[in-house]
Amino acid sequence: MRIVVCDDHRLLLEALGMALSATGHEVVALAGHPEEAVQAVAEHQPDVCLLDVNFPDGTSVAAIHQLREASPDTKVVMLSAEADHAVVGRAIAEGASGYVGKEKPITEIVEMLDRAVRGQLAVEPSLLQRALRPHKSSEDPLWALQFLTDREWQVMRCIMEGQTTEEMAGSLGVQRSTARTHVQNLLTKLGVHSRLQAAALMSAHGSQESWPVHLR
Amino acid sequence: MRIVVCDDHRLLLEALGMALSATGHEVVALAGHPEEAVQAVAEHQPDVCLLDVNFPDGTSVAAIHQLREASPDTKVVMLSAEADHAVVGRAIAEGASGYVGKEKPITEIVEMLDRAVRGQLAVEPSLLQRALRPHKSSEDPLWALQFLTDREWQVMRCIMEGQTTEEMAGSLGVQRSTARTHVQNLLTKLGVHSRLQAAALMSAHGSQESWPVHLR
DNA sequence: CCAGCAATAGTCAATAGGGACTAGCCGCGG
DNA sequence: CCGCGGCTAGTCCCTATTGACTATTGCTGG
Repeated sequence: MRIVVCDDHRLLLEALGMALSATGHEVVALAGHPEEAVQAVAEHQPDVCLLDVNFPDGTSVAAIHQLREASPDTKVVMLSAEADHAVVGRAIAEGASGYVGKEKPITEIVEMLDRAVRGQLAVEPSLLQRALRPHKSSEDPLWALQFLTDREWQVMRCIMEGQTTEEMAGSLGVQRSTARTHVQNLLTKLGVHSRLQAAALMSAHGSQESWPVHLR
Repeated sequence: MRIVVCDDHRLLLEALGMALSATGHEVVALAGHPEEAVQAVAEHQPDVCLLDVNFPDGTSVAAIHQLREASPDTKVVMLSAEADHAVVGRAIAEGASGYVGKEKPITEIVEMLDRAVRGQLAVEPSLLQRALRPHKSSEDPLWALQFLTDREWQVMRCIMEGQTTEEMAGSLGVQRSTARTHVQNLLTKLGVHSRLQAAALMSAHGSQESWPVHLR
């Protein structure tokens, strides 16, 4: 297997390189950032790219697209510190072939990479199950996040910063009544009854991955 | 150097073991949990213990104490994914000898371990500076967190969950007016003007480490 | 070109939240 | 035994927030 590895922790990156080489695979490039990974994948057309999901701003999920564009035959396997089923679903939806936790021994990671290269979905069954469940019950408040408009995401940011309606109006450059309307729509879409609950929702379940890529 | 390494990501743990061995040091034990680390340190009395700060509930910081009890001559170096100066300060205060980021190359990590063993403080100067600054300026809103009472921390939890005054009164088993008073005192102590700001403060700066140990 | 949606702005009524107080009760240290 | 601090509870007054609306503008896909 020819592999490109991408992780922002250099230590882990080097370690993965060593460990994968030790199992008889060819690590063709190490990338410290998704952009580097895209370049490396475009250049080397590897069998698989192991990509850390832990980049800020949801960059990682966005990178999947670019990687698949750069080399359609390269499978993308996400590497994550936590088993976050919301992210799993999103990653798979975006075109990733697998998702493996950092807490797994190296042997299992290799096995997952192997499965991905063979065209199988490399996700733990239990995790996959949880990732698919919410799609059926559209009652999940997080599902609603998808339907927020750009403006509403900006409003969400203001809410998370604890701004009042006035401050929000100021930073968005609109009348307070407009800010109010956006807040109102936001609350309605999320199915909550106060900005505090919206903030709680985001800080509890909303990892960086929940945020749209183009809005920081 | 005789080393014990502790991290909950087995991958990183194994990788660290390999990398440190490759640099000519003796890794006497790998631990997946602070408890294991304490045991291993007690048994092997190593020169240094490399400990991930990323354990939930502030377990890591608490573990420093136990490690130093188990083997007073063993230096403890924290390993972290983020450069969080609040945690640095806390870790050093609890008896750690160093703090190094996972994004550093392995060579630098080894160097830091070496410094720690030689009795020096192994922290990046820039990080150390930021870690020490807040102690002087008591204007830091986070400083105020220290002075919250247990009840107020419970109230804080309710706020973070987006509860209204009524709900809060219900879950605390008191009158709404009492809950109100607690909220009021909380806001005053933190120097903010709304619960939303209090929540923002916590979710922005308040890592798990900010939370008192005995309250989860 | 029209329908639909996002963004803008506004109104009215009702409720929740915040500021500034007072006050009783209880345990703990001096 | 007294005072202090924390937990409890309450009041008055004002502002902020919310719910439920309507309405205009501008862009976009069919």
